[in-house]
Order: sequence, then structure tokens, then C-alpha cells
Amino acid sequence: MTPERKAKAPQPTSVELLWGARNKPTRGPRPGLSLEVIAKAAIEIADEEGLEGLSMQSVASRLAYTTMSLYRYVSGKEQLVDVIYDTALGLPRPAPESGDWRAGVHDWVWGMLGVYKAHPWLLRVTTNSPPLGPNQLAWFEALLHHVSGIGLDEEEVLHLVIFVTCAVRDLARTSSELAQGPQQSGVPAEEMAQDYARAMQDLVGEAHLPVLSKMVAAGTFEPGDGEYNDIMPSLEFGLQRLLDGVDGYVSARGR
Amino acid sequence: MTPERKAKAPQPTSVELLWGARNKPTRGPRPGLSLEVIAKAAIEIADEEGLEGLSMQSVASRLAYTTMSLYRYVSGKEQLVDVIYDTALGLPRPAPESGDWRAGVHDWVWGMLGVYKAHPWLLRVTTNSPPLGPNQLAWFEALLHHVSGIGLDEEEVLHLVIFVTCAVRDLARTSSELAQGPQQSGVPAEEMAQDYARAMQDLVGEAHLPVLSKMVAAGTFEPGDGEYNDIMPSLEFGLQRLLDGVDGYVSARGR
DNA sequence: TAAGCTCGGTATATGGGGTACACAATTTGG
DNA sequence: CCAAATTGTGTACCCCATATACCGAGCTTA
Repeated sequence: MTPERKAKAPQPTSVELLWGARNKPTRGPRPGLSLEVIAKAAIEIADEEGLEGLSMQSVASRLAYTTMSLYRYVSGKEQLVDVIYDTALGLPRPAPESGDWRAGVHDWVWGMLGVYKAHPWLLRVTTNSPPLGPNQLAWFEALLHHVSGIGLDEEEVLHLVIFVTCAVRDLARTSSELAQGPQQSGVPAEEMAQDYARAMQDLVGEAHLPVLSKMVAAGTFEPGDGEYNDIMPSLEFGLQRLLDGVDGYVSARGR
Repeated sequence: MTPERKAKAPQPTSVELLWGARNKPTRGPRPGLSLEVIAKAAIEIADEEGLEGLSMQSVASRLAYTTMSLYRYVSGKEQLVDVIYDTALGLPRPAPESGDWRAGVHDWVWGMLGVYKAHPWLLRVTTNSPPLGPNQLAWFEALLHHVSGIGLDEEEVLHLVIFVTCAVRDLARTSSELAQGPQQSGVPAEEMAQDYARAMQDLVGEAHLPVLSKMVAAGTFEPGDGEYNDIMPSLEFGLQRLLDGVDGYVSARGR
């Protein structure tokens, strides 16, 4: 009764696309494009101009095709973003297997930061799809690998991995956000940092923010190396304390 | 020489708007709108329909005004988002002052989560402006208050606060993301979680992800309470370990 | 009180983006 | 060789953000 006509092969989901579940037809003209080529172009654009510069049109025109041609490979922009998200992540470099799990985690974190630095737009993507891309899972696996077998039970391992992943991501996001702001307004970064400190000083002075005021007065907010790494020490500190805590937790239990 | 004509009062920045630095003119007709009213309407829309539903037109039409009228109060959509971001944050509820700093931090975190739960779109906003809104600073201050005076020096306090803030934010984001996905496709949440577990199983089986496979097989990814809190235990665990680590750090130094 | 300046709100228009739809062209299975 | 399947194109629609010119209200000041 339901008029399902030809069943028409429902659009593959992002996950299916990423895992290569495309059915290769044999009729019709040879495809001039491919998901890979499209993704590559899209990533280049996002790298160069950020997510705002990424449009179906910009991708198509970089490939010298029509905008609509992309829709033969991707169900829409959202799916394209899903695809380039996982693609740009790439695979983590294989673990050094040092025997020191803390070093392993540290290494993973810096690898992750490297990816985010290479593709800052990753941090601006807000997707609705669960993390099931192959590369996303590979990164997940890599971190799991480092912290499994150190004395946590499986649930705790998972918790730790999720926590670290999230912390790194948002630290990186914040860092890149602070770095992005000045850049696009054409103001030199150094000056911007000074402005920030000054603004903070003004605002804090006039409100009831005692602790903050003291810190501002003490110069804790003075600009650091000017580059965009001002937040990395926070990551370093937080991560070390976290791992300290895990260390203590497992040795207290393992007694 | 520079033709600066009338100087024309350059648009106030988002920060200026938020701190009430509006110059009240005395000429002209009485304003029918205000920043507050506009922000309220915008927040309502974002709460109801998410950020995608938020447009200058939707806000204006909710207020029964023209789209362009909003531009008398706000320089553009970006600034509007800046404003509602800080506004929706609201002020943290005053600290219980229990003397237990860990409890204080815990409290703060749950307060933050409450705000994110009330306005999930906060987690999707990608802004370019530094965190200088009054409410943002108030939350910052509140957390600073809890962890200052526990034996960390000022820089370390700042690092800890930044780290916690970021971790909470991205845990909440991930959680809300996982919750959002199914909701909009009309599929019941329970079923979606099952699908996720199953997809994971399929994908992991066919790849080289040993640790992950073992966890999947062991059922570590079985859906929990079905609601969206499946990630909260990770926050709880990570936060406790982090605070453990800080505890150890300060008592080791304080010797 | 009259002139003039400001400012709130409107109407209109422009450019851009995402995507539905129908068609032209191309290849291959029967 | 024809028919079906499939790629790429052209066109059109709708939504969005925003520039610009305008109208008219209401102070300010002469």
C-alpha cells in the first residue's frame, strides 16, 4: 500500500560515506568528481578562509564545476562538513610505546593540538552527528590505548578519555578564538593583548569582582609571548594535575 | 586633513553595549525598542528553535517591528549574539561559602551545567570576541573565588580556572550534541542510543581498533539512563581526579 | 514660536547562500 | 541498438544579512 516505488537507495549517511560504503554504479557517464576531491577542495578553502569562506559555491568553483554538481556526491552542506571534519582530522601518528602512560597521553594531546592548529576551523564546526568517523575513532582508540591497563576499570578509562578529549578541544578553541579576534580586524596581535588587559582593568575596577581585580592589578593578565599560546600553560597545568590525580587514584586502589 | 566630518559616534562595541555604555540622546522620537527587549526576544527564539532559528527577521517579527529597526540598537547579527550570550549566562548564584573549596568548585560546575541545559545554543555559539561581558566575568570571578587561597599561586589559579571552564563547556557541548541529534530526526532517544552502540560495533569490528573493540564487546557503550546525561559521569570522574591532583600538588608544596 | 538638528522606524534593494527540479548528455546492460 | 541509470547543468525559489534613502517625531535653540 505504501507507495515505495523503486526504493531509490536512500541517501547514504555521513558515517556510511566516511567508511566508504558507496555503491559503485556502472551505467551513466564517468564521474568527473569524487568525494575525495571535493573534500580536499573544501578543506583547502576552510584552511585558507575559515568556515565562513566555505560554501557550496566556493568549493564548486574551485573545482571548476557547477554548484549543483556537488549534490551528486554529498547530500548537502552539513554532510560535506561532516566529511571534511573527519578527513581533516587524519590519523594520529602511531604511539611511541614508551611504557610511560603519562608521556603517551601528553604526546596524544600535543598531536591533537597540532591538528587543531593546522585546521582551526575544526574547532568551529558544530555538528549534530555522533563521533563515528574512522579518524575520529582512531584518535579515540589511540588515547584509550594509552590509558588502558594502568589500573582503571573500563568505565573509568572511558571517562578519562572523554574528559581529556573535551578539555583539549575547548582549550584549543578558546586559544584559537583569542588569536582569531585581532587578526581579522587588522590590528597587530601585541596591541590587542594590551587592549584586552586594559579593558579588563577598566571593567573590573568598576564592578564587584574582588579576586579578579587583585589578579588584574598584580599583572596576571599581562600578555605573554604574544603568539597564540597564552592558554597552553593552562592546558599543561590542568593536564598534569589531572594525571596526578589519576595516579593517586589507581595507586590508592591498587593497594 | 582627514575628512572626519562629524565624528559620528562610532558604533559601540559589544563590550560597551553589555556594560551599559550607551549614550542616551535626548532628541528624536522615543525609542519603541531597547537592547533589553531585543535580547529577550532573541533568547526566547534561540531557546525554542535553536541558533538556526535565530535571524534578524525572526527577532524583529516577534517584536512586530521591521527587520531593519534592530540595526538601530545593534550593529549586526554578530553583536546581537554577543549580547544574548552574556545575557543568557546570567549571574552565578552566590557561593554557599562552605569552607570546602572542592564542594565550591563542584557547585560552580553544576551551576554552569544548569545554564547550558537551559540554553543549549550557548554551546553552539562561536564568537570572536574575548570574554569580557559582565556575566561572563562574574562566573569567572566566582570560580576564581573558590580556588584562590588554597595554596596555588596566582598563575596556577588562573590555569586551573581556565582548564575547568573549558572542560565543563566541551563536556556539556558533547552531551548536548549527542542529545540533539536524535531529537530532530524524530526518532526516540532510546532507539538512537541503541543504533549508536550497534554502529560502533559494526565499524569497530571491521577496523583495527583493538581497545575500542574490547570495550564495545564488553558493553561499555551500552546506553545509560537514556536521557542526555550519559556524559556527566565522565565530568564527575575527571573533575574529581583533577581536584585530587590539585590537592596533592598544594600539600606537597606546602610542606 | 519657528527653524533645524537628531534620531527611531520604514521601505526598498542588493548580493549571497542552500537547494529543489527538470533537462541534456553519456555510458552500459539487456 | 534501445532503454535505463547516472552525471553535470541551468534555472528558479526562498531565506538571510545588510546598505541606503527616506519620513516624521521630538528636542534645542534662536
